[in-house]
Amino acid sequence: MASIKPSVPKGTRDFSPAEMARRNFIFDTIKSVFRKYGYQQIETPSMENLSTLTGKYGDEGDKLIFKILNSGDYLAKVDADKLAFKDSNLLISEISEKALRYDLTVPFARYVVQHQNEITFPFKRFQVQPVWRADRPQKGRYREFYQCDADVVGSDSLLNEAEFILIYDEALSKLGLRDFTIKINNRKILSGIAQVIDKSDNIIDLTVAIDKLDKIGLDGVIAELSNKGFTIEDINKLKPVILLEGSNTEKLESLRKALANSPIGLQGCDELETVLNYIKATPLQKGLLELDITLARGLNYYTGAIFEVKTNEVQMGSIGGGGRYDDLTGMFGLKGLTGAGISFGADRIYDVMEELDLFPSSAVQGTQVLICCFDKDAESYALPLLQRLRGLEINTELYPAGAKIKKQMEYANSKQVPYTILIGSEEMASGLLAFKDMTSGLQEKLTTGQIVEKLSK
RNA sequence: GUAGAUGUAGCUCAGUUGGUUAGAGCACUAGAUUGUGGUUCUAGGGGUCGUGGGUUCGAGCCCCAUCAUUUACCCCA
Repeated sequence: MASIKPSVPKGTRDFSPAEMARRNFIFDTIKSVFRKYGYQQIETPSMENLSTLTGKYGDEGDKLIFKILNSGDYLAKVDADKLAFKDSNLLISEISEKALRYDLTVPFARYVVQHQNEITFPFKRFQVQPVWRADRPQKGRYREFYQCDADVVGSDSLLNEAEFILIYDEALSKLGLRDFTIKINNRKILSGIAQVIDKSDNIIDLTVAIDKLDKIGLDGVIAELSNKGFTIEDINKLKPVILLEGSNTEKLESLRKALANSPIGLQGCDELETVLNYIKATPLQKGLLELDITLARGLNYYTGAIFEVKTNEVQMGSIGGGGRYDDLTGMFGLKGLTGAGISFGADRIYDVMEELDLFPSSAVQGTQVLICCFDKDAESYALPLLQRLRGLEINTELYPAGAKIKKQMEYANSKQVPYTILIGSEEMASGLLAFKDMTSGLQEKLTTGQIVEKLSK
């Protein structure tokens, strides 16, 4: 029989026990911080109606949505003329009505609208689930990856924004990251800048271009802007704003001057200042808070504050992002409900921690004791001890009798079990069991009581 | 969608201007050790050199195609 070469789809991965232990360490840390700030967990389905997702992420984003083919003979119902065109875009709505979720924010907005009568506002929820993007994989970019989102809807207070900064700082510091920057900006400031140079229609091109400043440099940005139809005068007006230097307050001051003729821009400055003032009262642990005017973020639905987190210790794209969206639920028929949220990119955080060797050994909680038996009698003899240790919350295994002791010890060794207990006829006769410390190799004869005492320390 | 790089043992990789039977380390199996892992020593299994075609007396190596993986761009966590 021909066998197929085992493999997983591009951009997806298996997770081994060791990897899962470390991944859970990340998830548990982030979840505990979310809970501490009053967020409650929900889950939504892996797939959504395609119509729920399309149009929320911009043209580029829509292309990256994984569509699910309809069941059955999905081509049979399609109009023959449409089929003849061979235009996939035309056909998609006919042959696919479901898609894998692209992020957690849009499904959450759908959830809020659908369950509005059961929800008490402000509603603070967190969600840790995989999302899928039909992207071309590369370093730090997968087609299936986990996001850890915390969002609040029904509160326009800027205290929420300030708390998001604290959550980022606390969670990432707890994970052991030592040097990371939480960048903050405000879409209203970007709108203001566009307004000042009278290019409000081109705000997307504008933001996409200046977002690349640290990657392609000033000249690159200028080249891209002129490509998109911005004049020399426009660019000259933009330059001082893009190249703002100094502390956050200094930048804010200069911005106020530059945006003096834009009410919306000034409002963005006010919002930012409020958030910064909140944070002044509570110093951050390891994070640096930086007002970054070039921060744009691709998602279309942001309207107020926007966040992005970057580690400064290794080369990696952003490890988190978020912002305020004033009308995401409006698309599902619930107007006037503002929301704001952040996301942690767990897989990228994993890659960063792996590269920096930041996982504590305690992240792996495997078997602590393996009981090895020489024969069936010893196996029965061991059962009460086995359950006694488990009752003390000590992870304990009993190797089924029959295998050579050598085999059993090898098993313990490869699983890095720190202690083994050996039971044979000698031990059963004396009541003194062979208790072995696998790290030092030392072995002593102890009663079950002594063993329990030693292990429950 | 655009451009580059790489495909040789389960894994990481050597393999000379094309020349006998394609190697190493790790991993695996067995033994040295009939009541003991990790260290050491010995032996062993495992390869249609991604696939298809071409050049040649002869191809892992050169040429073409194709598939896969990967990096960068676009965009994004």
